[in-house]
Amino acid sequence: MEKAPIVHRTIREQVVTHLRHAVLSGELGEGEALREQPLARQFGISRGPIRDALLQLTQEGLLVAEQNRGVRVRRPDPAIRSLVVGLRRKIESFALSGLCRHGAEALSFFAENLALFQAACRRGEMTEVVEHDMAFHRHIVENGGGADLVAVWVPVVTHMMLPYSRHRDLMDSYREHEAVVEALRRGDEAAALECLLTNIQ
Amino acid sequence: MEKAPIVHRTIREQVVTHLRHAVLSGELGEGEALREQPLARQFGISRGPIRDALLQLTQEGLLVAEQNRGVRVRRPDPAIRSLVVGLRRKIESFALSGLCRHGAEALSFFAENLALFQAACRRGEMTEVVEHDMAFHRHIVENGGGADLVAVWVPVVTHMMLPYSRHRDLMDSYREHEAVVEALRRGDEAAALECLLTNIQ
DNA sequence: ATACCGTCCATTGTTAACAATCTGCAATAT
DNA sequence: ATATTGCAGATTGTTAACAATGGACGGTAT
Repeated sequence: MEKAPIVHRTIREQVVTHLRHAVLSGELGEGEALREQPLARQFGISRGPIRDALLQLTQEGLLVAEQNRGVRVRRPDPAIRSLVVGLRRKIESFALSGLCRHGAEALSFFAENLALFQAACRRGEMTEVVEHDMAFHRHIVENGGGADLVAVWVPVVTHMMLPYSRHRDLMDSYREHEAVVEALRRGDEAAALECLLTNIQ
Repeated sequence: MEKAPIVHRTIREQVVTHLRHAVLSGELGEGEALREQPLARQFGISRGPIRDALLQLTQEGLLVAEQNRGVRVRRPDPAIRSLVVGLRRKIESFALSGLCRHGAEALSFFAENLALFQAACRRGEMTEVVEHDMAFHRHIVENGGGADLVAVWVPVVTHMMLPYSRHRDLMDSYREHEAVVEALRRGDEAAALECLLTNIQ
């Protein structure tokens, strides 16, 4: 009945998460080109799943594609940042309230996630930091709002996360997550919401 | 210098827009399955571009994919509708304000779009109605907010348009668009915004 | 020297064959 | 009768070859 912990079932998904973390962690800089054949060789697979992954990440807003010219890492438009922050706050606020109503069993996930997040921060592993940071928020949206809400949330959070590396101190973000979970444990929804909004800016 | 009027450069794009209009116009009902091989035969092409198109539409939130089971038309979650309406209003309000500041030459597009919209309404051609309705809003978002804003807007508007056919009277929507353009012609931004918000609900 | 034109090369777009996976049904054992 | 197991068909996932496109480079005419 429980959804299995098998994370990646297809090659495309593996490539997608690998590339997403590579971009968000800053390994690939803004405007950098991603070519299919080299990536295929690098992963030891054919161009098919690579194409699928690049198309998916393009739809997520992480990459931009030009006709017959390949894809590049998107350069986020600073002019819409404050609008996007507002959208993300609305979405995650809605989801958090839903989570409090019918998703109390999520606390065990958060406990494990926080531990992994903290460990990754300490080791300075940006790839993992990004992974656990996004997993935290994704869990709220998915369990509090459902699959449809995730679909509208993804491009929003992607746009915000693009310049992740120069956000601010990593430990700050960890402590903000911790405060959210702490408030949820007490059942204090209002406090949890406040802490979450502090984290989203 | 002007972007060419060649609308579809790749087969994938042609399939994407064809399927999108087919779904939004109600030709394909909620939950209906879309299989690759039959679609490929129907379009007279191979499965490759079909796969690409289905993946793209899945990322847009129009379809849902199950592992090795194909894709189906998404059944939108009514629980998040009011939230999504709010998000779309925020996005298009922002874009409309941007359009008023530096996109006054858009009026010629709107004039042609309104004419096509009205004609499609009169003929009752749902596919075209959907096409021109979306083109109207997309033009606002694209020219007022830019490509990055379009990326976050697409899943939002997709979620709202899914049950398009049972929205309301077609001519109502046309008249609301007309009122927006009328206000823009007068340079009355506040009135245009009010009319636009009336159209988004 | 400069503008134009054609060839070449790198890269993406498309195709068709092959492999892996899932569903439904029927045969079998308990 | 019911549960289980294995086969068959349908469907998606992956691969590799082929086609088409766009940009760079160099030659040629003015």
